Amino acid sequence: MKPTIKDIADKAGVSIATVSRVLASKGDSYSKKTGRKVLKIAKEMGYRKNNTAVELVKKKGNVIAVIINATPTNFSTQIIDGIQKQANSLGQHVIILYAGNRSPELQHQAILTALERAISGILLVAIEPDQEDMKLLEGAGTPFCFVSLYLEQNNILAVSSNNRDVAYQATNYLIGHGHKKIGLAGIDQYHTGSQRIDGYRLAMKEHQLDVEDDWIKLGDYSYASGLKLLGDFLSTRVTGIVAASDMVAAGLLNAAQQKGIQLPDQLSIISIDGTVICQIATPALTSVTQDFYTIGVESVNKVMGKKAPLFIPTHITKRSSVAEI
Amino acid sequence: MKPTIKDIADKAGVSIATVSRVLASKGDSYSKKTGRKVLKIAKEMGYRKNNTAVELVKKKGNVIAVIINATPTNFSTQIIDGIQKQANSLGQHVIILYAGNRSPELQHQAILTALERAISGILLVAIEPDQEDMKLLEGAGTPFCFVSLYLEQNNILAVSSNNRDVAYQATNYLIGHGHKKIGLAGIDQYHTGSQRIDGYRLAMKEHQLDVEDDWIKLGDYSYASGLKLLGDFLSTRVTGIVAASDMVAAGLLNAAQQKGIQLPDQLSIISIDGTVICQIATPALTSVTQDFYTIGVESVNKVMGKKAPLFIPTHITKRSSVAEI
DNA sequence: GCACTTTACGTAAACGTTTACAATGGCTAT
DNA sequence: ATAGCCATTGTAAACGTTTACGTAAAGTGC
Repeated sequence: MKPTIKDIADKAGVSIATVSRVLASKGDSYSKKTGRKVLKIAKEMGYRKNNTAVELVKKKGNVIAVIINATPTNFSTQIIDGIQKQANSLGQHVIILYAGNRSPELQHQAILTALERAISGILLVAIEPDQEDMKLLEGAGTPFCFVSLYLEQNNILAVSSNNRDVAYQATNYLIGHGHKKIGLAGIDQYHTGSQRIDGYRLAMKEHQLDVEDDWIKLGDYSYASGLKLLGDFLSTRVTGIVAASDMVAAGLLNAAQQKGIQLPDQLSIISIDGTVICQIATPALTSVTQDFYTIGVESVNKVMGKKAPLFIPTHITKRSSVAEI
Repeated sequence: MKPTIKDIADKAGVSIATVSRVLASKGDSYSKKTGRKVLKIAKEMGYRKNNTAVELVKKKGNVIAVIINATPTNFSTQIIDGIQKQANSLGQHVIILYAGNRSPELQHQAILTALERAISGILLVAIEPDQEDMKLLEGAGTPFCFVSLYLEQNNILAVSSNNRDVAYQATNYLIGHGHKKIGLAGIDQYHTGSQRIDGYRLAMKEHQLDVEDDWIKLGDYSYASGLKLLGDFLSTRVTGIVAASDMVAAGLLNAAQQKGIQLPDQLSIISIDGTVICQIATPALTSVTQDFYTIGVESVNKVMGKKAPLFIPTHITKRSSVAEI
């Protein structure tokens, strides 16, 4: 049996209250002598705090729950890195609940699991909530914050890149390189996707460029998506494509090369994300680069009630996948 | 205030024991009528079980803790996918504790966090334990299992690919294509690394090929590692390299291309892992492909006390990065 | 040496469940 | 009618902590 504070108390000849005080380092509420004795015995017995009991009585954990989708892109690592660092410096632990592959059911499950324990906040990374999820979250009284995704409601916490702006920047970059027929590939049909469509359309409109319906192709941000979508663009005569993620861009690129299309001369691609994938691909992918680490850091701040921005700035990283026309 | 079973009991005019029995669906220990009434009221009040309390009394959670390193390779997603699926089917939840970037301190922290709550098992994904970690784990009485890494002690649970065999296969593949001067790039200096060195040396020895010391280069499985290591190989005249991970392979490959070295004609690379990175790279990387999903599934089985193999089979996926000499 | 404050510690309640055991009442078999 | 049994429900202890409150002893100022 694992030792409890009661065991320590018995051995030390003090009450459990004193042991508790010592172990919680409650400043000056016990004598140095008692402190030393208790600490020594605790160590001898290999005592380890039972956090379950602590949480039960405190009704507040020191744990931030992060719910992530297994998005087929690889930026989550950076976000979690930021979350972890900042959580640590605020004395919080991090647990990650995995919501499967955009499965609404597993997603719901994950939120329930989070709510079923004493938690200081919930971070939803790239999670599109459905009606039921929202009801659950709002009814629970636990702070929650969307990460790398935002709804258009300002009473709901979120930290993300500005999707409208990201797509606007990407599209403008292509326009600046002389492209007039520009596609948008791989976005989803929910918030992020439609925000990016807005930015894309805005850039096109500002330059009096028409947008044809089949220049916008939905997908799921995955490599497979990109691979598939290139074929769909063949008939459209676009000269440049804004890819919804590095993975989509890589898919487009490789499919193009298989078809003998020269990159970037016959087709330019600009990617959104800017992870290491951009360097691995050949030619290296020019990207709108998101600062995922900072997104992670600020999301912790926000969910813990500190001041934090909604939008984290992005920038364009020039590589070799966009040609001047 | 969140409603508790006591609130439900009051409203329903029954005792908390009955409510508990109904909510836990304890078969036939209550009447259908009471069951319906309690369930209805619970729903009305938006009751949600407090798992903290449950765990405290049961002293056993239904949670598997997964500790992962932010390995700069991307296979963890697949492992976790497998873990998640199998855990689900065994009625277990999964929480993931992030051990930072091979930081011994954070790693220790993560193990402590896991042990501080009632948990059914600990899965350590690609974690190299140090002395202290092992003492902690062994002393805790909680089952634990290494995943995608194994020590050479058969009383310690693990599920992994056979590293010796993986390196042996990879090396043999290059030898089979006529290579005689073969490097090994990016392995670590711990268990996995030395197991792979063994396999590599064995294959070379079986074909009466000498191994020069500077054909083996240590690294950390990252893209940056690969990028850097290519330079170190320049003076060695190896014609083929076994890369310790897809990321290392991608780094080697891109560095080579920057130096104007033709792949695969002037340099062949075979990668270990076989994730999507192999397809993204150009030329596509031939790999020893690991079955990460199954590794995840079986690690859950093992840590839950079911029968499960130590080694999960691998296979070679032929792509375009190895040339015949 | 008195009143008062401070220090150090103990007592016991509380957190929200589960569950062993007891109690009740109705039913069955004789 | 009686004993016995079963189904259903209640009572209360237990899980391992924290903490409000109380109290005894020691210290302080006069």
